[in-house]
This record gives sequence, structure tokens and C-alpha cells, in this order.
Amino acid sequence: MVLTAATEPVPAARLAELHGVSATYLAKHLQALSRAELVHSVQGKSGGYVLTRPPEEITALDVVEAVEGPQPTFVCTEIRQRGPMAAPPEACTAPCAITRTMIAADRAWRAALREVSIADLGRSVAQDYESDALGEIANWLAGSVAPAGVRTQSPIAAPGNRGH
Amino acid sequence: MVLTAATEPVPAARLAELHGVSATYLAKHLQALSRAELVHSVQGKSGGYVLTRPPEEITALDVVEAVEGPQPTFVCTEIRQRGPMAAPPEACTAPCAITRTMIAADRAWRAALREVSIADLGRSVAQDYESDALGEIANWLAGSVAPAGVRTQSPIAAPGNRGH
DNA sequence: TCAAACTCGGACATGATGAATCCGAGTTAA
DNA sequence: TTAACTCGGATTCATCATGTCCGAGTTTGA
Repeated sequence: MVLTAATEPVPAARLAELHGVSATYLAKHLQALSRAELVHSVQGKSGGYVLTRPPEEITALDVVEAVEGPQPTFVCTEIRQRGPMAAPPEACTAPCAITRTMIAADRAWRAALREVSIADLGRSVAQDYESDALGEIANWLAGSVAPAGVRTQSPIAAPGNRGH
Repeated sequence: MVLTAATEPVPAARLAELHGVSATYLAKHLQALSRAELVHSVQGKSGGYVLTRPPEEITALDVVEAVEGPQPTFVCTEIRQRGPMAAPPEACTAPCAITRTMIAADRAWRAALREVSIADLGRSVAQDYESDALGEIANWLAGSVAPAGVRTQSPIAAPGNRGH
């Protein structure tokens, strides 16, 4: 969402400073977004990350699947094929009833995430704070380029910042 | 679902034998179902677990929330309140846009699970295998009561049965 | 042309959560 | 009264997510 406001490549370290989180860890997830072709990484001295598509064409589901993986959250262990009443393997070609239920719920979850785009999220925050927050962020990204040698240091991230 | 077919209390060990899984571990989750008031535990010599409600009134969501907990799967870490562009706490009374999106998806997931009952699942399996599977299971539960001392031993559960 | 500095990328420790287990308290049936 | 069998909570272990590090590659400026 921040990259929406940026006009030039933004380094991972800059994003981490903005959010007050670990730079190396944020980089890890940005790599996932890069693998998923959501952002394009440009290397070199003034490199960073850029969106590959307009924010209207990036859904929340795209982001979640990029970092969590596209595989469904429920995996069946086929206990129906175990124990004294085990069903024969040839009768277990299709997923079981419980699996079908979980898969259906999973689809509903993904469908809901597919409905909202990054652009939608940007508009939502603007409405929440009744100010052009993304514009201010864009300013901060452009400015605050510390002169050579002196780099603005972000405060230490609070321990135990369990994120998702 | 198995308890649907049973007419008498079923011990956790018996259920574990039927499914070919660890008895002690299955017991742990049955305790969760007991805490959630989905099953009632009767102690003593011929004790076990019994459903507290007719299977039509138990949804898949009830079971999932009983074992996973009712709290939403997404927790916000409030990174908007951190870093140089941190939003003031008084502006953060309501959940942020991303959190709202995740919560909405979570609701959709739970709604899908709420639509299917344990009774539905039982009918589904009967249809899947074109046989009264639950009836056969009920028979196995009633019979196969090994004479004193000799207890039918289930095969060792395959290692790495990662379940959900 | 060259060199230096800055970028991303994948490989490496650590901590927390879930998986699997054990033994004790309580109850029932004989 | 006793004895056996049940569930219940406290404990240990493995796995995954979290957090970190250093090397390969590229661009920019001199």
C-alpha cells in the first residue's frame, strides 16, 4: 500500500524504518512478493521495490497467497483409511466430506479477500484519518534522505511483535 | 460424527482405536469438545463421551471453534502506531483497514462452516460410500468388546500424521 | 573505464506454538 | 468395599514461523 504512493523504487530498509519493524525480516517477505510477481525489484545504488501492476489490480488475496503460499489451510490426513474400519484406497479418490466442507470455507475466505484491492485499502485509510496519509508518506519517502554518513535511525522495535 | 451413531457413551480409547490415532492425543481434543459443551463426559466403569445435542444442532463451526478457540485467526499488531509516521493512539480506536478486511474474510469462513451440521456430514459419507457406514461403525462400537484381558490392539499409527 | 557503495537474494539460528504424552483425581459397577 | 476403568490437567518434544546474517549482482559517480 505504501508503494502505491511512491514514484521511485523504495528500498526494504526504508520501508522497515517507516513501519518500525526489523529491516531484514521485512526484506524476507518482500522477496516473497517479488517471487509472486507483485513487486519488481531493481538493484543498484538507488534501487528498491516497485509495484508491477496498478493497485486496482492487486487484491488482498494476491498478497496473502504470496506470503502464506497458495495451498489451502486445511490438509486431510486420510484417517478414513486407517484403523479397523479403514476404507479401501480405491474408494478414496475423492476428498472426504469433512475435507469438502473445509475447502468450501477456505474458498469463501479467499473470495472475500479477492473482493478488496490495494487501491481500496488506500482509500479506506484516507477516509479513516480524514487526511491524505499516503501523500504524507510519499513526502516522507522522498524527503528525509539523510546527508551522507548520517542516517536516521529508527527506534528499536518493541520485542514480541508477533505479526501475520 | 461417530458419536452420532453411538447409543451408549464411547470412551476416548475406543474412538482412537477406530481411527488408528494416538489415544492420549485424541483425549486432549475431546476434552476441548467437553469444555465447549458439545459432548458430555460420563465417568466410571462404562463411561465415555456422549453428544449433548442432536447432530442437526451441531455445526462444523462449533467443532472448529471448540478446538481452535473462538478468537479470530488474524491479530493486528498496530504497526500504524510505530515508526516516524506513527498515528496517535486516540486516532486508533477503530481497527485499521487491513484488519477490517481480514476480519470480514474470517467471518465469511465461519459463515461457511456454520452452514453444515454434523448430521449433514453423516449423510454425506453415507452417500459417498453408498453404504450405511455409520451403522457399521455403530456395530463395531457395540461389538468387538474383547473378553476380559484380551483387548484388540490397533496397528501403530504411522509417524508424521500431521493433522488439523 | 573503474571502483565503490548500495541493492536484493538465499542460507542460517532462535523462540513460540501446536503435537504427542504421561500420571493423578474421580466415578461407577460389581 | 474394592477394584477397575473413566476423564482431567500438567508435562515433554517436534515443527513452523520469527528474526538474522553474509554473499552475488547492479548501478552510479568519478
